[in-house]
Amino acid sequence: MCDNGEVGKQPARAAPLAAKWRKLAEGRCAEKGERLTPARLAVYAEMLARRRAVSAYELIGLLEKRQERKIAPLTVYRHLDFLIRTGLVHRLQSAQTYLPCDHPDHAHESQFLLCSSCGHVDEVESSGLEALLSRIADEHGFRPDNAVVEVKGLCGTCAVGEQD
Amino acid sequence: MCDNGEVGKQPARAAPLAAKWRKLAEGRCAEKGERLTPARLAVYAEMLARRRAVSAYELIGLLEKRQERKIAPLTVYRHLDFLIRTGLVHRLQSAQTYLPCDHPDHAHESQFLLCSSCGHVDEVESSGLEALLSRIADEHGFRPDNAVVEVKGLCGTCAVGEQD
DNA sequence: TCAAAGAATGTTACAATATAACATATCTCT
DNA sequence: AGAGATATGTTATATTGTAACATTCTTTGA
Repeated sequence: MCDNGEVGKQPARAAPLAAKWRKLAEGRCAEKGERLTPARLAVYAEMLARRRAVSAYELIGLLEKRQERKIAPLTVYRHLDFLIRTGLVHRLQSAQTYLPCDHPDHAHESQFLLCSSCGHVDEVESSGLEALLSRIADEHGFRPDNAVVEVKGLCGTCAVGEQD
Repeated sequence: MCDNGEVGKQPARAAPLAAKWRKLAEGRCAEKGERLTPARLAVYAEMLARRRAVSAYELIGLLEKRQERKIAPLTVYRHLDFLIRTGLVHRLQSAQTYLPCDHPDHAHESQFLLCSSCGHVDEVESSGLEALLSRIADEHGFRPDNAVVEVKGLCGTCAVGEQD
């Protein structure tokens, strides 16, 4: 009984990873012809254990603590590249942080609401917004590839405390 | 006759700055109670001389060449802060570059179309998009402050060469 | 089964982007 | 002129991200 529940073979110690997320990762890899290695899964699991935006170096620290060994930045950046390629993780451009995707069944792009007070990030989807962006691009003779939409402000909880 | 045309007193040598932009800068500073110093104006002029997105360090290089002296990064970052505060310059979050605002008479926020082939950035405005973003935020109980909208893709010119 | 090719990882060094801390200078207002 | 605020200078350092190359692992096909 030295198995920590839901995880299979992973390096040294890894954060527990719910079957839901593991299956999602497996599915995405199958689709894209990518390999789901233990090291990649460990990074993904670590991010899911937090469920908040983390910087790459913060993630390195978390993994080093968990695995009790040094990890080179490049290692984590490569795993992040993989996770972003497969759509499992998003990069928040305006904060230079990374966040596991919260829409397992999404085919669309995502938009983000970033709370500047508590740091919470809400991932939302709006097909209307995507359509409008597409139309705007078209009007300018521009062929869009992907869109970054990040709205900064106060989340509902933090906005309550403020006097407007 | 050692005056280089449109500029008044500015450090050593500065890029020429059309009256239009100088007036814009003066107006913005008056509105916001900011000071328009020669050093700040010189950075703004240098950016306008290019009219394209430049990285902070690229800008440092340009200024050093122009002024024939070393410039500390912090100096330029502070001037960029000022220019962004006053709305004269935008920061492109996804590219970590800076671009002079192309909409002198704007009260709205801006959105950007970034060509991944030639690097051209088109600054556009859509009140419809802003309204929609505002509505989306509202639906999530989120109080928006500002929105980053950056669409990556191919500009009209570059798209022509590509076979779809 | 084994070798070859491709993919992933490890290791070291370094590049690029941005800020901290503190001293000095300059401007504004009285 | 003096006080307070704003801007600039200087040095050092923090943070974020890559390059280059060796090694290991995985898949594939003879």
